[in-house]
Amino acid sequence: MSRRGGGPVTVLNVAEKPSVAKSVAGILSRGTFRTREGRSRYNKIFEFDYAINGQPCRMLMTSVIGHLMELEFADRYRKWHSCDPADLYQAPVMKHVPEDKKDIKKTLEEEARKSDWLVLWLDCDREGENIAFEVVDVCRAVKHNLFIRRAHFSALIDRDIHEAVQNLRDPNQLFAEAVDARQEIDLRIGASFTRFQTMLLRDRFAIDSTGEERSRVISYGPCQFPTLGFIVERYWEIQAHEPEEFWTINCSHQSEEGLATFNWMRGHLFDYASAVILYEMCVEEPTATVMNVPHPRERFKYPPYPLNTIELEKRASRYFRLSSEHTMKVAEELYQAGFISYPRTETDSFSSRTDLRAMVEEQTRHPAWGSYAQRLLEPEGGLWRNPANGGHDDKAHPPIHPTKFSSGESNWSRDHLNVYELVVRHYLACVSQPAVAAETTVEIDIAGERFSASGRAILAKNYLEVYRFESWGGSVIPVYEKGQQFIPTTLTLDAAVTRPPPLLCEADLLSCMDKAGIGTDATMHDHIKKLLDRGYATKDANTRFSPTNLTNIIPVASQDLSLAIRYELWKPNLRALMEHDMNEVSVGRKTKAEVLETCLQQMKACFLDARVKKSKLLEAMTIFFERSNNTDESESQTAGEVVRRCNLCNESDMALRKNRDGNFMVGCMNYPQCRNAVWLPGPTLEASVTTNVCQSCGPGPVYKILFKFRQIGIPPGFDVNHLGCVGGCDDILKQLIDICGTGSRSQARRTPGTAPSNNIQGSNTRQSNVCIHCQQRGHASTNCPSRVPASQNSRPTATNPRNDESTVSCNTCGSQCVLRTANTEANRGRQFFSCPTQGCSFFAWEDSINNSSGNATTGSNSGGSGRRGSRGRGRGGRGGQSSGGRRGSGTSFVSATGEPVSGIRCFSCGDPSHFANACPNRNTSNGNYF
DNA sequence: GCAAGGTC
Repeated sequence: MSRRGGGPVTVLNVAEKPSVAKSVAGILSRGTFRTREGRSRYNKIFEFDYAINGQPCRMLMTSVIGHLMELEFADRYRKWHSCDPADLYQAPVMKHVPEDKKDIKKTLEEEARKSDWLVLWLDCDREGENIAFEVVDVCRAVKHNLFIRRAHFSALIDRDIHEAVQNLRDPNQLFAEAVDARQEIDLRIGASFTRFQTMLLRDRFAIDSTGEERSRVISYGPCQFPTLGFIVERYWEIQAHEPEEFWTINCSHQSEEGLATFNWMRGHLFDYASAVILYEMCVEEPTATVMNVPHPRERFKYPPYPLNTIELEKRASRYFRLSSEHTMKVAEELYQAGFISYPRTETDSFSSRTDLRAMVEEQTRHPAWGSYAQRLLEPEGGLWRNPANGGHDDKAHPPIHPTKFSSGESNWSRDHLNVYELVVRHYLACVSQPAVAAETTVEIDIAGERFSASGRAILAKNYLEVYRFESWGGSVIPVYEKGQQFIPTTLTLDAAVTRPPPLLCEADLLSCMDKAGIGTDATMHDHIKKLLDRGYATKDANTRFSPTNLTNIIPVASQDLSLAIRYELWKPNLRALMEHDMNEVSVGRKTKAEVLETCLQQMKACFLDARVKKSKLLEAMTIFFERSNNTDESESQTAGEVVRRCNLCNESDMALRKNRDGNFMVGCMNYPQCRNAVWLPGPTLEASVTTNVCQSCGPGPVYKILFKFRQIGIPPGFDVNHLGCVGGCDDILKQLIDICGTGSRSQARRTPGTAPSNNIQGSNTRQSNVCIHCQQRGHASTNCPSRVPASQNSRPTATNPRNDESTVSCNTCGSQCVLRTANTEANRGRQFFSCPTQGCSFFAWEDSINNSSGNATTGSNSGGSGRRGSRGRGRGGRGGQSSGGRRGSGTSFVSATGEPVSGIRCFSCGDPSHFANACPNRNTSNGNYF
């Protein structure tokens, strides 16, 4: 650094925010700076003397407030009707200083004029680098020969700041250009889509330009839309959920020492037949034998990592039901008043140079947590533990922590008290020992089935004493000894149904955004708020988000539009791709111009395609407006064209319909009482019912449907026009459904290629709900009037014929499957293999092995004598088919003598090509096989 | 009037 003349040089220092300017000035001047006002009332100017590399300097330190400039279209393109929105992909853009930042600009200009050097103290991230160049532009415009340097610091502490000022470098142009690219892309695609969608809506629906609708903007943004996408996807998942029954065996034992509740180590089974067989064997031989009583094991529950912004928002939402936006507002006020540290930080680890104990010392006066803080500081207490490192560091700010003691200020609201308490208790928890417990797990065996019960004794609460937001329950179970036997107090076979996941709560949404890189810690809450403000989503009292009707149409429309051209505007990939490109620019692998050109070209193509297909969007909007204007919010389905009499309820007709996603189905008009439906091939573009009656299907007339398929969606060899029948006779429809799938959401979730069916009606219904006992609909299997509850069955008189000598090994988990004998009324004496491994639900009838007739697993209850077929669930069963057909190459079982065993087929659906654990019908949402 | 990113 060269000396300019003989005397001291004047150095203008600029920080990203007033607080940093003050801190840096304080550190460099050792607290001796003078303060004077600037043009902006928030941005003071601090003056002091300092020597940089031996050069005496008269230091002027001031600040901006984040970005000084905004990107905007040239005047001619600024009005909404001034141009075609497609022009916004080439329209000139420029940076300008908005009105509310003009006074800061003036300060910079005035101070730059009298300075020789400009030292940039912006935050050390890409945005900071970009702001640095905004400052440079303003200052250079009035003083072209300024000597410009950049200070790099990672924390506002003496050593870092002094080191930074003695090791000044050049600002990083590439970092700034990466942000320029991001800004330009965001502006162009956001403005073009928003103007297009909003104006389309206005023109088509003639919205009153003076009413409330005038302010309605149907915006699109690369952060707000993916955020909305998370909400909509979860909503769809819930809508598509079809409850499925499952069964579990529960056992309890009450003794003088207390109650132990044992859990079935298989978890639960989705197949009633196997559950009831295993249950009845337990009832038959109910003596429980204690197999294993390991010594109590020490368990720890660790305190959370130091608090960063996203965690603060998530926890305040969970603990106090505060919105992330309100949490940040309150945190900002606490920060401004000096009670907590800077609230916008990614960092979740403390620097080794932080004086952690001083912060605890401050809190010892507090009436609620003061005594805990005091104990933390006592070395003999052993409560102290250095905080864990969460692995994130934004190099600019420490984790959020208390900076000033307060037992509550008079102007604080309940929310201020809560957020401050959370910050303090979280900090105290971070520097505390984990909670400790002793856990014991007892394992018992009843008739070959394993059950376990756990007890937990809390040995030391440690951090949980102060962190009242978390708990760790203790439970006591009686003491058991290995080999001890007892008769359970209760032994029940209980049914339950799968439930859909809950709507996303605010903490879930923040996690989704964080994981997908949508927004930054400082902006996530803004995106969420925008969705609520724009009427795309609503939030209930439990902070759970639902899409509004308006929301439902936009992503759907966008999805339909974008699928055709492979851009999914509402999915998070777009942001991830942009983020990747920004990284490429910031390391110099791509130029800003290159990234802009490629990205904008693609986005413009997407936009033009969307415009061509605007009928799709209008159609979706029509549905929305019709719904909005309809006071009856129920899903009253408009009558469609009748195809046939419903062959399930026999009470209503089935009509051709198009759902809100644009997919076709033939559904019972008695919905939701009757859920019979046939989903039509996914690529169906148009469908209409003809007067042509199918000659082979019935009962009653089944009218044929005239289909028009999307050429691009069907395989070669199929015609786009097809006169088809949904009664079950139409092989072309079956093949198209097999290959292309249907528009059913639940079907769409399946693994591609795993939903074959030979019967369009059979596997394509909304929810079969067929009772597995009597094969009738209308009641659950557990309430079948033809059944005597399993526990009330008369006890079989036969002794247990289990034969543990004969085994096969399961190639799924490698365990020896035990050959056992059923005691149930329907299957008495019949042998089966079951895998004893927890989590492996393998089950196979012995007579299905080496038995190519295959009728053992297909529900042939008409046999009547001896070993009857199992009560298969009938889902895609392949009764009577030879097992020698399709067979997976990995399906090898060996008998106890090492001989290969053939003929095993899936217990769930009877297909010999796979085992039950690979059955396409299995429910994977809860990690279980069936 | 539109985006997302800073921050008082």
